[in-house]
Amino acid sequence: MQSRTPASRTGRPRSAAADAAILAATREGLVELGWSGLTLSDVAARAGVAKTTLYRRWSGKHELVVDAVAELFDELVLPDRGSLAADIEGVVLQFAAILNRPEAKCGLMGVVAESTRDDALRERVRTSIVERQKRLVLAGRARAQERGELPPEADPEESARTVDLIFDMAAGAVVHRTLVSGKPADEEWARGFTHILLLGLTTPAPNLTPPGKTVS
Amino acid sequence: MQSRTPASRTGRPRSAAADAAILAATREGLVELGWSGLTLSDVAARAGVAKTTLYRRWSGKHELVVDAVAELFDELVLPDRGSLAADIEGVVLQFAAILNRPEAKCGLMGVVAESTRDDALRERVRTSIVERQKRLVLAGRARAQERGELPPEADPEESARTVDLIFDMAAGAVVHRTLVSGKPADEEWARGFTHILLLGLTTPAPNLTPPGKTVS
Amino acid sequence: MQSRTPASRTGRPRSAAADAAILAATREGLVELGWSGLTLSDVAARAGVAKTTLYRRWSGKHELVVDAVAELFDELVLPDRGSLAADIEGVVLQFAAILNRPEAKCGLMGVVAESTRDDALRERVRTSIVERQKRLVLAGRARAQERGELPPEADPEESARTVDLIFDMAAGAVVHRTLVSGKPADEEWARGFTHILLLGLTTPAPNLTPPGKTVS
Amino acid sequence: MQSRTPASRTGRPRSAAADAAILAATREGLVELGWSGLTLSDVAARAGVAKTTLYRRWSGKHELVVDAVAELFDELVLPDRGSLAADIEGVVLQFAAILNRPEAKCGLMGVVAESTRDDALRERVRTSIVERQKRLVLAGRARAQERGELPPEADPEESARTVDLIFDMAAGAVVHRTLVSGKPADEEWARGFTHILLLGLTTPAPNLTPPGKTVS
DNA sequence: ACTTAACCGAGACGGTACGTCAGGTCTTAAA
DNA sequence: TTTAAGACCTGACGTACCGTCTCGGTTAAGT
Repeated sequence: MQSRTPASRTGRPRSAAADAAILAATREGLVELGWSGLTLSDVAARAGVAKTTLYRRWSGKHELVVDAVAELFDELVLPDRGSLAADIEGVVLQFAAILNRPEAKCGLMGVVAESTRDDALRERVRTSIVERQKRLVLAGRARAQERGELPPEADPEESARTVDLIFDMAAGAVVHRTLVSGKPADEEWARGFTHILLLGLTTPAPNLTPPGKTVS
Repeated sequence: MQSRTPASRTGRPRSAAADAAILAATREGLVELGWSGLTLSDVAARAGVAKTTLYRRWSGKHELVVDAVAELFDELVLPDRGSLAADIEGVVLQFAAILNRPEAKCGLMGVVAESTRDDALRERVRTSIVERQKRLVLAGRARAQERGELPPEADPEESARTVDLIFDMAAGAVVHRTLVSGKPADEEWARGFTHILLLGLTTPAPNLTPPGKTVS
Repeated sequence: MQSRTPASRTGRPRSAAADAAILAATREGLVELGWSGLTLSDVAARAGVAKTTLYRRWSGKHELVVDAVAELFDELVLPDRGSLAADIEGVVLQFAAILNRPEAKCGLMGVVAESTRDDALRERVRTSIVERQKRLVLAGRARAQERGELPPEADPEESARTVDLIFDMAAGAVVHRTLVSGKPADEEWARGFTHILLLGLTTPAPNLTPPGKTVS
Repeated sequence: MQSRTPASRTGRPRSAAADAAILAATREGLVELGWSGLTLSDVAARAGVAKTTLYRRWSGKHELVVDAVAELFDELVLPDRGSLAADIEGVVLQFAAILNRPEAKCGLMGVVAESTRDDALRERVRTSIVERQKRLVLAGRARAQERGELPPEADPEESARTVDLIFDMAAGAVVHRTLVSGKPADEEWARGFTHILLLGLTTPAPNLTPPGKTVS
């Protein structure tokens, strides 16, 4: 969240309740007004807080929304549904469900759009929202390895690359399906997606690529 | 582009040159100012055109940027690189190259962000930008079938679902890699992506895995 | 009215009906929209005429309204009510009646306001609207002289000055009463006004002005 | 000026200096650009103030100019020139001098023109500018009564009517002379005007001349 | 009847100001 | 020192009107 200067000892302390109220008001505003319609004046009014209070804690709309949205995605958990495929489907459906909430799609896409020209913001989005969800991929793989569905890691570097790839594919596909194609990422779709993803992960090395090009 | 009513026979005709100038100015503005920094006043000034002319043809920033960005993605072609895998890699890299251009990422994410609260806009984005690129998937599959890399279609409905799925996965993965993860979608990445995608497509595994069962 | 170039012999002649329609539409527009609300596009539409036609004949809103309003004041006539006082009262009431019509007050004050910074326009207002109403003062005086109520003119220069003064006093008082004070210039008021005006005109020379200052 | 709600105790108080700067800038703008050329953007820029500050205090151009012009006419004073006639001449010349200033004529006629379609505005013009100058008529009469030039009041209602009439005649005549006839309201003219006005006031002629009868 | 030139309607065009609104800073008094 | 309140500057918004222009098409006078 925002940088808290612990050096200040004197004076009136900041209201702790205000933070939560502001973030909730932000999400409420996103639901009703969308990203571009959201104004900090409105957030302040909703939270029963002065605009100054808000600017004292966040540097602007971007950062505020990042924090407000991040809390949403932290709800994701990895369910144990008995198999790797089912676990993947479960996470995908959870992710799709969150992305269906208006505050999530508005807020996320808004900050992503801004982050195309603001590296600091993109980094903040990545660390506050995206990167921390890789825990799901890691946990899923670990559980699959326990079950014997996947072999243990060999090359740690290669392993990290694969996690990134899977993450981009999963998150990207759900976002594109939901926000661009405008169709529901439902169970059937999740099954099809998981099918393709899993086969690629579990099949060692193909012969379809022309000679001279190995894949993994 | 905007709907042209051919019923108007009288009056001064609209300048054809203005359209091109405006769209080019829009892209230029996106490069320099980004989505949120782009103003229609600035576009008009760049294009040497009055603001009213702009509003006469487009209803606002959203629609204008959709048209301006759509022209970028129409540059995509399907190269014949000898195999399905190589073809996919080629298209993915082309797509990544376009998405690396600032006007493309700014503009695309900007309109997508807005479209989360505007169904008409999302439909416009879909038809003007996204949907027409499915031609690449269709052409790639046809060529692969000629080569014998893929079997001919059996169920047309299932086939359409697969095209959609592939498209969401490909477009989504590249976008997420480029814009969120912030890492380059380079040849190595494209190879990994293609590997996973292709195996899933070519392995005749059971498509209907019951929930809770393993896949491979 | 507008300058007509008689040098043009060939080609389609201007529609005579259009002029009248335009002036009528102008007055109609003044009634409904007022001076500042009046637009030439609206006038053109009301008159069933293209904007170009309008600009071909008048150079702008100012001149058009001058012509449109001038026609209103040309309705003034000098009634023969038997005495100078009654004649003055009659004309004053007529003038007040015209000035009560919204198109008259709107239009007149509008062009007068503009004319404070445009000498050519003020001259046009004076010659087209104001000056020609001095005929009423002249006719009234002539009739009073016939009746023997006023002596014949002695000094023609002095006479002209007096006509101007009376005119300014009469027109100014009615305008101020109607438009600024916002009270009706009714019969009682006209009687009071006429009383003061006439006494001053018919009394030869006062002694109230301090020595060394003669009035007439 | 604008109504100040003294109930507001909290928040940053309005800058008092801004008011004066804005009104001065308004007059400056009137001088250079005239009524129709005056824009609130320009006024704001001149006053070194944001447009919003301006709109926060005045509802529009009309009200702003009323206040700006009102200050001009508050400069009028009643000089003691020894006799009623001389006093009247003095005030008339002062009024003419103010009306000769471009900001005064532009502004006054502009708001009067607008007020022909806006009763609230006319009332504002009347109370803020016109009505308060009746003090001059009242003071002049009182002084003349002290001198014995005029008898004391008999009927207070009749007295008020006379004040109104004198005021309409004086103000109207000067305005018409200056702005419509376009000739200077100089000493000679003022003498002539005063002559007529005073005779009417001091001659105890029958006030109720039946219509159709001669006066003198 | 046939030029021919000015006329006409429609409406696009480059400008400019409008009045509103959001962003972000500041100045108060109170807590 | 923080807080609520709200005034402040900046700058874009989308609209409206101005006066000009460019079309296709019309209408008389002069041949």
